[in-house]
Amino acid sequence: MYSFTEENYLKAIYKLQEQSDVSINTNAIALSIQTKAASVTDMIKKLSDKKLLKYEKYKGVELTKEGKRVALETVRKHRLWETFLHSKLNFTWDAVHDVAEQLEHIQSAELIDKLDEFLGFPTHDPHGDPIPGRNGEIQQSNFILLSEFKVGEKGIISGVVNHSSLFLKHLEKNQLTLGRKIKITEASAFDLSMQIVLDDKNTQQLSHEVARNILVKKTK
Amino acid sequence: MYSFTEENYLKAIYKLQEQSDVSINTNAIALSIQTKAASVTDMIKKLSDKKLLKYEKYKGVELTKEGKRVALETVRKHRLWETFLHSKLNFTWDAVHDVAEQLEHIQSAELIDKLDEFLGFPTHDPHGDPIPGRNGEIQQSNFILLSEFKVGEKGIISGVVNHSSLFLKHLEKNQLTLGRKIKITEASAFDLSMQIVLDDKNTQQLSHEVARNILVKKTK
DNA sequence: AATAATTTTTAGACAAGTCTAAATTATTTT
DNA sequence: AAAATAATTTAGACTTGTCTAAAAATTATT
Ligand SMILES: [Mn+2]
Ligand SMILES: [Mn+2]
Ligand SMILES: [Mn+2]
Ligand SMILES: [Mn+2]
Repeated sequence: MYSFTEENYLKAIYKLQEQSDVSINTNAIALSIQTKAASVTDMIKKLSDKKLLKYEKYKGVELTKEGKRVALETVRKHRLWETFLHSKLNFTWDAVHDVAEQLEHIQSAELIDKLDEFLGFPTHDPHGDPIPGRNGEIQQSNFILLSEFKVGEKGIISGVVNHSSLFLKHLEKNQLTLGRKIKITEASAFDLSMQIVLDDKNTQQLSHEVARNILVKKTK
Repeated sequence: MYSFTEENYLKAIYKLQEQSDVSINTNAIALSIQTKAASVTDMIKKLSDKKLLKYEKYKGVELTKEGKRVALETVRKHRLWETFLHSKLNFTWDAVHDVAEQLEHIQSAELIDKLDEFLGFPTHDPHGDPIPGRNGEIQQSNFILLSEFKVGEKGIISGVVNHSSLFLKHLEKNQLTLGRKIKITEASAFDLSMQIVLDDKNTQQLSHEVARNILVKKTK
């Protein structure tokens, strides 16, 4: 249907749009997709011709309904594959993304439906990101940044903001993985670091930099 | 490493070489890969420059060691994916090939090793074809054409010669699937058709056309 | 409002892969 | 051995996607 490259552009634009909500400019796309602004302009024209986005010279772009549909489908495929790699093939959560970047472009509706079923219709990927449904429905999760938590509050680690391999490996090493129960025991007004207890036993000190990249589902 | 297209050419040449053993000519490749002879000549030159095959103008091609290595790796990936699709995702055996044609080009050694392990190191794909090992070792199977069997002989259905969807669906419908026990009860000298018994109960009449496309492992 | 700085687009080129039509080379037939 | 036929290669063009350098438009600064 749509090419490897087209899917990547649409996905990148979708993610930028998700964050900022205004129309997306050329440089932002170039940065996110690791290419040059001139290449982006070229591709944008083609996608506009195909009615996948609305483009006005010098004004940036906005996805059409169909463009958004393709983007969401690609995100769905990406996250389902990440889930497969992690939960079935035992890839670590920092290794799944690169392979999923390739797998997300395999063209087969049957494959994705069957993979979804095989995985038990997961709702979130190994990083806690929601997996869009067949029709692009994406369930809004009420996760809160750990850095927003107050002393005494509790929750379950449910996602990450930073997806870099370096950060994910750091979390893994400190057992700060999805599903872990976490409770804030101290918070420093000076450097915004926190003391936490994991699963009611393991006490740790977290820097603000770490805390502001962890998403937690609040519990009582 | 090597592109989608390069892998496809190498795989196609490998399969032709496997069958005929002489050097492979342009038209045969064009036919097998569904392209034009002129395109084949272009690509052959590139593969020759990269030392993946030996090419003499007007004389055909032969894979080098490295060319064969890449071909076998691609075959390995293809057959492992087919096995995954069939045994884990419940694809029918006539539907796996097309999707595997895409999946075989995913670049990740870790992925293939882990998939292999996840599948329990299978030795044969859903069509009975052997799966090359990590180092390209391919185990020679001693399957015999059903059409060669004599009355009274027994065996286990273990593979197919014809891989077309039409043929595979026909076999499926008649329960002539891999692993089934089969015994020849009659053979017609006139049209070479056979009467067989499946799993000691189901009696069927098979045309020569069907029998000569089924591979059976002989048992006593 | 004019100038400077930044962003975006255009112009022109390149790589991979494919194609048609024409030219070569090899093989078969006479 | 020449002529006819078949196979293969070359020439030149096209598509997708990318890039650099230069031009044009927009935004920020004075
Ligand atoms: Mn990812
Ligand atoms: Mn993810
Ligand atoms: Mn196949
Ligand atoms: Mn197969």
